[in-house]
Formats: sequence, structure tokens, C-alpha cells
Amino acid sequence: MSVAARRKRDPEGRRQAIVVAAAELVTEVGVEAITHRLVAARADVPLGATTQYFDTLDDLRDAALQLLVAHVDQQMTATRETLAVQGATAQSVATLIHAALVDATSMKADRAVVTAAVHDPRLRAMARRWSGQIIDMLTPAHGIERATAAAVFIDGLLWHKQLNDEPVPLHIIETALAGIFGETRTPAD
Amino acid sequence: MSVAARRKRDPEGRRQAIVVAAAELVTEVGVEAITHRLVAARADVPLGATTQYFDTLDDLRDAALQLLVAHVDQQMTATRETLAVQGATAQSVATLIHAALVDATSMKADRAVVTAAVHDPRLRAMARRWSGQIIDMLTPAHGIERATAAAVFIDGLLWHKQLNDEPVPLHIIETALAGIFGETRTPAD
Amino acid sequence: MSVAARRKRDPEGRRQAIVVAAAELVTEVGVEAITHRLVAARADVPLGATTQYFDTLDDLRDAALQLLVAHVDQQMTATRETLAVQGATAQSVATLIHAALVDATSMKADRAVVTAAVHDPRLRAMARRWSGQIIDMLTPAHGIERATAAAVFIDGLLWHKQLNDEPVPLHIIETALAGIFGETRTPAD
Amino acid sequence: MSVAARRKRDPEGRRQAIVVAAAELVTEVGVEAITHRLVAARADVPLGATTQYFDTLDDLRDAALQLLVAHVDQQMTATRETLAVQGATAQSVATLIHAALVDATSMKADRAVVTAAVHDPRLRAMARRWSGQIIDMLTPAHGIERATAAAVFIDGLLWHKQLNDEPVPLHIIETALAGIFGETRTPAD
DNA sequence: TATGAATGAGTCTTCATTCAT
DNA sequence: GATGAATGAAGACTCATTCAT
Repeated sequence: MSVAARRKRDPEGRRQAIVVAAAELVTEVGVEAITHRLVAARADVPLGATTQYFDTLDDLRDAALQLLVAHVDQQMTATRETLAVQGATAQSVATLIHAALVDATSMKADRAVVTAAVHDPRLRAMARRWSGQIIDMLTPAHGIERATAAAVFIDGLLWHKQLNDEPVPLHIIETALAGIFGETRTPAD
Repeated sequence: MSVAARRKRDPEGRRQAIVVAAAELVTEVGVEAITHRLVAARADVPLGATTQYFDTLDDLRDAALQLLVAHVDQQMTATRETLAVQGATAQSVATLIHAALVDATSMKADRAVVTAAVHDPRLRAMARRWSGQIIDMLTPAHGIERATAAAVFIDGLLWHKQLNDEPVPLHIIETALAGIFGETRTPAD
Repeated sequence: MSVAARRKRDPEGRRQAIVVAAAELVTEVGVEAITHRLVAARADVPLGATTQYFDTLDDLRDAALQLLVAHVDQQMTATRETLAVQGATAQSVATLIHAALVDATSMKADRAVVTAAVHDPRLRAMARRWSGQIIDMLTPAHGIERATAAAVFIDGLLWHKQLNDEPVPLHIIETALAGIFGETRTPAD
Repeated sequence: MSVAARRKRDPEGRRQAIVVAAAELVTEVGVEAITHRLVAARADVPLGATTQYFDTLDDLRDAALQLLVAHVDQQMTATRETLAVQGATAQSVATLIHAALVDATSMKADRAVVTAAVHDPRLRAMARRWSGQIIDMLTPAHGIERATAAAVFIDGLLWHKQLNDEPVPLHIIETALAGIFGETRTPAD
């Protein structure tokens, strides 16, 4: 009798809800583990809705990853702007990164994509692009080699946060970046 | 009967073959993607053998991961011994890491476990233990903070290699580690 | 509102467009293969239109078959009239049939219904009716037995065309019909 | 509790049972209409069995059609041998065809394949091959043109039987074939 | 009335797991 | 003990049909 009442019509909202649910699940259980059922349950829509809006599960996965990518790209842009203003000193970079580490949502978005990239060649380019962007941001001030090293270190920080509850403390990040950048640190630092 | 000559009896050997095949597959396609059939084909054993030796697929997965863990542990021990002899200078650590990056097998074993750890809490402890061990090795010479930073950097190097074809060049590693360790580097370095 | 200019109101026209599209598809891909979506796409009408005009897909299928039936019935009437004028000689019948074989549209309509009749008892009566009509046309001139044989032969010709690219040559048809009718053929024929 | 007891092991028998069930269904409801479920029910095996023995439904369909093809080929061979002994006279051919029309199983096998050929190009060749074989059998005695006409007529007979309960009476077949062959029939016939 | 979004039933397919041989 | 057949529980996907707008 009481069949679940048909929901109000809202294509855009529903599509969005599905993608968001899928993106969340990607960060939580990984790309491999998402299923139509899982997404439908999380988005609280009937199973059929997930296939109505996305022709294949792969399409849905891609849309979810794209959402995460957009998130990270945005973050990246903000970072670039901040660095442009503050200068890419160990201190400013460390502060930015540390702030990013504390913002779980962004962090997870980023790592989810990079994790997925491990077994998906198409995403690999994306992961490398971000590394490249960080290097580009830091190269003017520090040269490409130190910039590369710093990017690797930053990547390590993100992974560390992904696998540990507590992020690396700010002052450790700062000191390490200063070392990588070759900054002469006065005791006052 | 005259059925295609049944393999020689060697339960331990067969079990081993299955685990090795499963471990290879974990590094190649990820934990999520392994199936009984895939492992059986790779190990060149009949399907039934995979369920004979392991009650569930999860058990088999665990055994495969354990094998990878053992591999990495062994690597870690070797590293510790080398460092004990050579001293944990930027140069010796850089050389060791760079060598490890070039050794695809070890690398993949390590990253496979860590990748799996992203979505498997039980493996997270393992991944952290390795970080901890590296920190422990470096702490006597550099203090826990610099050791922590170095461990993060090294982790970044491993991930970098996982997502890029070329490892980070040795001299960049060395310079960065020197900076992280706070070593005073002469221009001649 | 300014939604993409809604089509002009023309319910009958639209209904017709849908049925025609469905009939075309029946001849092309078979009754089993038609779907609302396929028909809507072919008729270039929105999906909803196909269900608005036909309560169920079966109703739509039936309407499509009916259209094909009407087509064939009309053809049959024309044939009857021609034969009434020309007389049902081997030559005139052969010429008519051969012309029909070359007219792909009519042919396909006919065979589509008969093919569908193989697995649909309701259509079987229709297919038999046509056979009966052909027999009726030929009986006055040739008796019911030769008329029956000729109808069978003609049916064979239609199927032959359905499964082969080239129709049976006119002179073979004519000779065969002459033989079936028991006409005395002079060598000059 | 009382879960359906697992059946005895008999791979060959089971595979056979599935193909036979599928072939039956093809003759009854058509190639398009068969589903795993339908076949499983008819063969009285669990759903999974149908996919265990055939990778895809298409494979199963093909196997079923192949079985029907084999049936018909066998029939064709028998016919060829009989004609070789008796000579391809109207009388002997008519008797053979009439007998075939009465044997429902063979008839259905034949028509099922030919019906399927209407919408499956791959089967078309098969259907044409049979026509060709009949023509080949009759050509030595009657020339290719009369043989072709006879083959068309015979095809018409088979379709007639498929759509009607009663076959065309023997004497009509015989008379028609005699006419097609151009045999001079004496009243004594 | 016209449209296309919403829903779920049903289809193919894969595969873990059980168990006869 | 070794093998692979047997079974059913999911999972992806399609689409008829309903119904809000």
C-alpha cells in the first residue's frame, strides 16, 4: 500500500545529490568500491535514479572524481593567489599547507583522486598536474630543484595526514621547508 | 585415473604459489580487484585450490598483504643495518632511498600496502609502523623533529615514484635531505 | 513559456508519426526489438508522446502492425483489380509478383507481418487471410488446387526476396507459374 | 531449511539439457525472446547454470541455433541420399517433402533458423545454403532454372506449414512439382 | 495536453562459496 | 586432498509505465 511517495521533481538537484554522494563515497571507500546501490542509498534516491542520470557506473565515477578535482583545483588557485601576495617563504607555505591539512574535506578530495590515480592511468595525469602546479608556484623563488623537493615533501605531508589522525605540527613543516629551500634561519624564527 | 597428471603433492608450495600470485596481483590491480579466478589463473592452479587453502577471499587477500608486508619489513631491516654502518647522513640516506626507488619490486610492494591502507584501517597501523621505524632510525642523528620531516619527505618520494615513471634525481634528494637535517653543506657538495 | 517552441498541436498527426515510425522499425528490427525510446527517437517526438497515445507498448506494436496490414491489404486489392482486367495468366501474375518483389517497401511490410505471425497467433489469421485471398483470385481461372500451389509458390518468392538480395528472375517465375497452372507453353514463350 | 538439494554432477548432460531447452524455446518463442531465466526454467536447472556453461546469452543462443542447424543438415543429407536412389522425380520429391512437413520437430527446427535469419545476417548465409543445396540436388535432373523454382516452392510449403495447422496435401504438391519440372503427366498418374 | 523525470521490475553477468566426485 | 561443477547473491543496466509539472 504505502509505496514510497514519488519525490518532487528536481533534475538538477537530484543529479547534484547523486554526484555529491558518489564523491563522498569515493573519499570514504575508494573508487573501486562504489556501486549504484551504495550511491543511491547515500543520496537517498531510488536505485533507478543513479542510472537515469549517468549512463554507466563509470560515467558516475568520472563525474564524482571530476567534482573532487574541481574542489582541489579551486584550492590550488586560492593557494597560488595567497603565495603571490605573501611570497613563497617557508613560513607562508607551511602555514598554508598546515591549514589545508586541517581542512579534512579538501584533504580527502585531494587524496581520493591521487589514490584512485594509482590504478587508473587517466587520473595519473591529473595527479601529476597538481604536483607540477606546486612546483611552478615555488620555482620562481627557489629554483626548480628545491621546488621539486618541496612539492615532494608537501605530497608526503598530505599522505601522512591521510594515514594518521594528527597532521605534522606546523613548526616541523616550517623548519623542513626552510631547510629544503635553503633559507638561512635565524634563531629568532 | 589417467586424468591430466595431477600436480605433485606439495601443499606448502602450492599455498605459497597462490599467495605469491595474489600478492603480485595486489600490486598490479589493487586489493579490490582480486578474485579467486584471477589468482588461480595467475598461479596456474585450479580454482578449487584457492578456496582449499584459504577459507575466504578475505583470508587470501590478507595473506597476500602479509607477504608484501614481510617483504617491506625485510627491506626496512636491511636499511637499518646499512644506516647503522654508514651513519644517517643525507648522502647515505639519499643513496639508499634512490636505490629503493629504482627497485620496482620493493617499491610496488611497499606502495601496494600503503595504498590499501588508505581504505583499510587494519593496514593503517602497518603503514604507520614503517614511518615510525624510519623516524626511529633517523632520530639519534637528527632529533625527532627533523627525523619526522625526513620520513615525510621519503614517503613523498615513494609516492612520487608510484605516480611518475622517473624517480626524483639523486642530487635533489640529497640536497633536500641535507636541508631537512640542517646539515651545513659546502658548495663543493 | 519560452521553452523550445512546442510543436504545433496536431494530435492525429503526431499519433500517425508515431505509428509510422513504429511500423518502420518493425520491418527493420522486428517486433520484439521495438521500445518506446526507439520509436520516440525515430518519430522525433518526446518519449512521453509514445505513452500518451498508446496505453501500453503492446498497443503501439499492434497499431504498427495494423498499419502494415493495411498497406498489404491495399496492395492486395490493387492486385486483384489488375488481375480482373488482365486475366490470371502465368504471365500477368508473374509480372505482378516480380514488380512487387522489386518494391522493397511493400515487400518488407508484408514479410514483417508474416514474420511476426510466426510467434504471434493473433497475426497468424492475418497471414492466412492473404494466402486465402490469393487463392481466391486464382481459383476461377485455375481451380483451387493449382491456385493453392501457386499461392504457396508466390509465398516462397516473397521469402526468397526477404533472405536474398536479388529476386528470382521474372522468366523463372513465369515458367514455374505456367507449369503450376498447367498451361501449355509453346517453345516460343 | 529445505534448500533445493544440489543436483548430481553431470557437466555434459547438463550442458546438453540447457542447449536442448534453449533450442526448443527458440522454435517456440523465437530467438529474440529467450532469456537465461526462461531457459533455466525449461531445462530445470538453476539460473546460474546457464551462465556457467555459456559465457554470454549470445553464446547460448548460438549453441541452440547450431543444434537446430545440425538437425536440419542431417535431414538434408538424408534427403539427398534418398533422392540419389529414387531419382528426383516430382513424385519422390513430393513424398519426401510431405513427410518432412508432417515431422513437426524437423520442420520447426528448420523454420526457426530461417525465421531467425530474417533479422540476423549471420544466419542468412545458413538459410541460403539450404536453398542452394536443394537447388543442387534438383539441378542434374531438371536444370538450374526449374530447380530454383522448385526450391522456392518447397520453401513456400515449409512456411505454409509453419503458419497453418494442416500441410498442403500431397497430391497438390506432386502436381505442382510436376508442372514446375515440366514433366509430362499421363492421366494414369 | 505535453513532457520528461521517477521508479522498480526484470535482464545479463560475475563470482564467492559450497560440495560432489 | 584435489578439482571443478553447482548455486545464489549481488551488481550493472534497460526500459515500461506512472505521474508531477
